[in-house]
Amino acid sequence: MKIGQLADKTGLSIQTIRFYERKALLSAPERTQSNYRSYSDDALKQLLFIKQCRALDMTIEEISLVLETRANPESSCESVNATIDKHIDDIRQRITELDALQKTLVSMRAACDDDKKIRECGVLHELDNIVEAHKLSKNHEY
Amino acid sequence: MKIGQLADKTGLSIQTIRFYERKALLSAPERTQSNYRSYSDDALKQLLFIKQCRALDMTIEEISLVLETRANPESSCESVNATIDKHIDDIRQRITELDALQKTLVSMRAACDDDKKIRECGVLHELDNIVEAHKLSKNHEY
DNA sequence: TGTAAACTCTATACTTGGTATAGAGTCAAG
DNA sequence: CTTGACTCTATACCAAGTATAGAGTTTACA
Repeated sequence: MKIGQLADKTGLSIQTIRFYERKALLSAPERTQSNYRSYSDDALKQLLFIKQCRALDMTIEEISLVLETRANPESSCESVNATIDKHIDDIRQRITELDALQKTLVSMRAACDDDKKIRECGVLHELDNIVEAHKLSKNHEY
Repeated sequence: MKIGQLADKTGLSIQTIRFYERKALLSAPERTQSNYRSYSDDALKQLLFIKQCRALDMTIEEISLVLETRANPESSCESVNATIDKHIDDIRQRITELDALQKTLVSMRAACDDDKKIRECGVLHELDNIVEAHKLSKNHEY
């Protein structure tokens, strides 16, 4: 199978497939006489696995670790589980951050309706307030 | 004020300040005879404003737009509000995505405890299942 | 006054996960 | 035999910085 077919079957772009090869997520395939990459079904499986991991927002490094561990069936899957645990925690943390951000933005946005002049814009005033607050605290310091 | 002091006062790194200058978020300051950047208090204010926007996860481009709009006090603040609205929506969407991801990961993780061999790892089996499902659907197609 | 530490300058490379391009070679159909 | 579709490598680009080298400047202290 040539790279274009593999791209069609996986839904990944040709460049992405070559990129994964450079990152050693996918081992370099055989080449035809004319130097075209020639893939087996194993490569397809591997790429789908990688795609699934990426859909879970795992980094290339995390995927690399999982693939490496997966390669020897007798080893413990502890590191795979640790990777997933850390990943879950990272996402939990990110959600918390974004929730807080969202609240701030929504309350900021509530301070302005649409047809004001810049001078009167509630949103900009909110942003400036924080700057002013900072300056005041700095004045205390100096 | 030299760049180091400005960095201290804003909590930004020197490189970041120079980076914002290159990106035209911060106008190029006066230079001393020895070519050192020399900043006014306005630059401090501007940087704090930018920092605040970044803390709200706004992109440089978004901040650029807001700063530009802010520069003429008689214009309408509609575009500022539109920027914030879109940003709020982006974040809402990202939170939704991450929530779904989180659920998938947690349920996947529940399929394995820590001291299994790779062969038996529930997490890896979950990941493979999705690959298998894909292959089956492909088999129908061809 | 000398010198060493601390500061600043520019330019460049690196990060992540790809995407996009140029310029060359290859293959299949008409 | 040529046109179009495909592939190859190498390189540059994106965001939002961070890190470095190598040079020049200023400040503190003896």
